[in-house]
Amino acid sequence: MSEATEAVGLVEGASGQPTANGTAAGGGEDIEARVSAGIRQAILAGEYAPGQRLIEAELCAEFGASRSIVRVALQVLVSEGLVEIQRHKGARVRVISLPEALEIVEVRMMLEALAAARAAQLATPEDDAELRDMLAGMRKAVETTDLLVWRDLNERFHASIQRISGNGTCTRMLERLRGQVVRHQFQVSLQPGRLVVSLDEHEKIANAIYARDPEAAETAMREHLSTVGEKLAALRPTRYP
Amino acid sequence: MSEATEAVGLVEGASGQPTANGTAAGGGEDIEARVSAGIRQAILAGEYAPGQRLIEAELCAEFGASRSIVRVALQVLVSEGLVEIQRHKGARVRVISLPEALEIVEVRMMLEALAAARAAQLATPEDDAELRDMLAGMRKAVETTDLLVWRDLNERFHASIQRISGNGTCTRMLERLRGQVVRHQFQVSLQPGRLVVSLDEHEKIANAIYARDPEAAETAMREHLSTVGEKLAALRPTRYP
DNA sequence: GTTCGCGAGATTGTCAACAGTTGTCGGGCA
DNA sequence: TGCCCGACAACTGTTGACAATCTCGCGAAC
Repeated sequence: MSEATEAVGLVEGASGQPTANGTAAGGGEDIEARVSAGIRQAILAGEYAPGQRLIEAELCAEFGASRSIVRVALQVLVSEGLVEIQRHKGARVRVISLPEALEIVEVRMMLEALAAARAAQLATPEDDAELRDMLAGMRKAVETTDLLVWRDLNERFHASIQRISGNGTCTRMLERLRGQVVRHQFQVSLQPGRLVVSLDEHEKIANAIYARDPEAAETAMREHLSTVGEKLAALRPTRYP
Repeated sequence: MSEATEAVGLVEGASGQPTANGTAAGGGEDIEARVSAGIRQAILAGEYAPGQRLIEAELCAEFGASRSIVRVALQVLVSEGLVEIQRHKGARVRVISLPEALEIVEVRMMLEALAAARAAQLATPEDDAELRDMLAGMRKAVETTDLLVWRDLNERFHASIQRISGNGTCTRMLERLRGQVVRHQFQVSLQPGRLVVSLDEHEKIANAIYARDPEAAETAMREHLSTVGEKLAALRPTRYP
């Protein structure tokens, strides 16, 4: 499990562009990056609720930066789909409706399927081992019904596949999309019995990769996200407090 | 593959986000939008070559805006993947390498396949007519070897399918990706005999949509972009003057 | 001839202040 | 009471100035 964490960091394909989600980039150098990362994290953590207004002056105080900085940071988040800005009305945390979340899951389904197929072509024995470790952890998490650990491993499992796929463009787009639906998606894994089914689906994906069978990997991943979509669609629209 | 495609079928235009490429937004209101649209257009038109430095002061003079505006506009273009910024070193037009262009075509392949499948589920007779008109135009363009008309119709054909698909998220991502590879892709259609093959592929896609056959539409679209990718890979790396 | 140090100029990063727009609150009127 | 309207407050949009950093050419030392 421990090595797995390291691996995810090294994503670098043919892509000159830096990773979209600089969440981990807390370096004490670039103020703007620090601010945008901070706001992003707060949104993803639910600290700023969807629909909530993001007032520039408040963010300035919060992060100890000037308004120009905050302004650019907000623009970056707009491009990531986390924030929306209306002229003369300011910025708010973007509300992702259920139908829109379904759109996003559909897109993810295709991109993750691509990643899985490529991963099945390119995986090394070390990659196999990494996936195996994570699956072992996920199995344990299901047994103990530890949702937080499960969510973490789930994310890392998908991230590993994307890394193995070697397609940095695909990885970047998925990173961006993931940020928009974390909230909705967590609800799915709260449904009783969902974890066991999900674990099974993940194992199917991993087995296809071990077998270096791209088509099977693609199909398995598609089915996995397809069921996620179904479960999501079955949820009643939730209201945020 | 078939059930997977069906599952998430009922998605409709749920996207609150405006289109990413505000190219057409020449409204005399929002300065920042005007500037970013102008720079984007200049890049796409090849007026600013890949790798060229974009100096803020020059852009200010060019578009009659202040540096803050130009700065935000550049940030927007960074998020679209058209520009890259290095701290204290400024902005340059991003160079899309051939391997990266291949990555992008791969991603497009999956997303356009999704759009085609959904379009085959949702198309109306009016949509059919629209596609038929475009194909007629493309046929004529091939006969007269009019590359410019062909390129225009080709873009509109794909755009129509995306519109019909109703998945705004997918459409936005494709818009963004398209901007990054126009240059490379144009080279492909310059190859002798390519147009005839391409026309054939487009007709296959359209026929699957007329027949309301999502699987066939998806397959046809995948094959289409798959050959684009192959042709692209066969090109020798080009150097920009 | 080559390499290293070092200013001068160019360019970007950050900030505080000014201008413009939107929403709200309280008073006057039917 | 209910409605219109003007003034005020709260924000956002835009600008120009100042500080920090990089680049490039020049001269000196080896």
